[in-house]
Amino acid sequence: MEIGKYIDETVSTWQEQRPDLDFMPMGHMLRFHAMAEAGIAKIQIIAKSHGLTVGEFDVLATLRRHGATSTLTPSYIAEVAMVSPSGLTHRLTQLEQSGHIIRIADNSDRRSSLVSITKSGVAVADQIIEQIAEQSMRMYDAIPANQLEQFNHVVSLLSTHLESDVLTS
Amino acid sequence: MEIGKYIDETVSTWQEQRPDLDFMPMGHMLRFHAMAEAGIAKIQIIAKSHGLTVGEFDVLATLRRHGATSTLTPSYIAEVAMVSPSGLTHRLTQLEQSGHIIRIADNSDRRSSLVSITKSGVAVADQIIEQIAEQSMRMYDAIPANQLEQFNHVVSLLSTHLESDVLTS
DNA sequence: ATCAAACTGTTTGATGTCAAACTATCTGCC
DNA sequence: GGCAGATAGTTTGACATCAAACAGTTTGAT
Repeated sequence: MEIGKYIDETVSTWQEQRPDLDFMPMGHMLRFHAMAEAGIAKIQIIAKSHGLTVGEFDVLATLRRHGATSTLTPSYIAEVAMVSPSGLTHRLTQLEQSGHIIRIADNSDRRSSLVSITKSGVAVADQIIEQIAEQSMRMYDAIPANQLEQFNHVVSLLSTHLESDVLTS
Repeated sequence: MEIGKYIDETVSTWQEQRPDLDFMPMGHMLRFHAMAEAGIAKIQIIAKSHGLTVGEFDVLATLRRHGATSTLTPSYIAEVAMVSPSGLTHRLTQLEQSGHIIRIADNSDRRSSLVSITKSGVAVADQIIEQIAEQSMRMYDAIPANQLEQFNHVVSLLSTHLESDVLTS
């Protein structure tokens, strides 16, 4: 699979057809997208080998990184994992069936409930995040050490800028 | 929406829980993903204002950038647009109903067919790509001009590297 | 104290996608 | 020339997701 080649070709054919426009920034976005997709594809493989979808891992990871015995509400998880309430219900149901979380009734507010990560949930989340951290480190093999800091800086700039840009458009 | 804040928090809470791992590269990937998603969200808005989904635009754009009167086979479109045959069938059906493409029987191979972009298809694709090119240019507002070239270079390196990495894992 | 409005999580219905099965057609080998 | 296998596109079935409708609960204003 030569994704980079497809991107180059997309940009160059567009540039041919519409020489009045500049497709370089679009090319950058396409590359960001391709890189992110490639990363997700890897996470998908890792998660699948532990019986989880990426979405389910996302929820489990949210719980895990809040502590090895963390208990959160579905609302909070939905917010920080940026998933719809309905999507979250489904993920929680799956995770509960796998034994990685349990749902506990909240006696102080009976509309609400609490989601608690189990020992097996912690174990699986830890194994997966270890593999992800290890895999993603390899990304830096491509970047000369003396350019890493500046790259980091530019990515931060971009990400902040795009965020505000999204808001205002 | 402070996506960047969510990413910072994700990385820092993980770092707290697992100080033995390095989450910086994962943070970069999360940022790439967030930037790409933000870009797609914008394209979605633009495409929707012309009555298309992003996937439909993707197909229409593939036709358009091959020429204003281009005629391609579904197989070819599916390959370069990286969509499954079944997904493509659906998109083509939608685009045909909107009058942006027509399906023509291929007399030399009756299994196959040809997809041709119509005048309205060209018009819509051009309008959308103009808006995308204009919007994406704003991305560069965030990058100091003297750093743009090096950034470009690093992104190319990364994208090439990740591609080969995906292959070999 | 009551009741309207807000909130929490689930259910329902629709969408877009893919993998796999399927139909029709073509190609190449014998 | 005929048949096995490859190929092109569609159909089917499953899945993950979201928006909107929903039911139960809490809050706050009067």
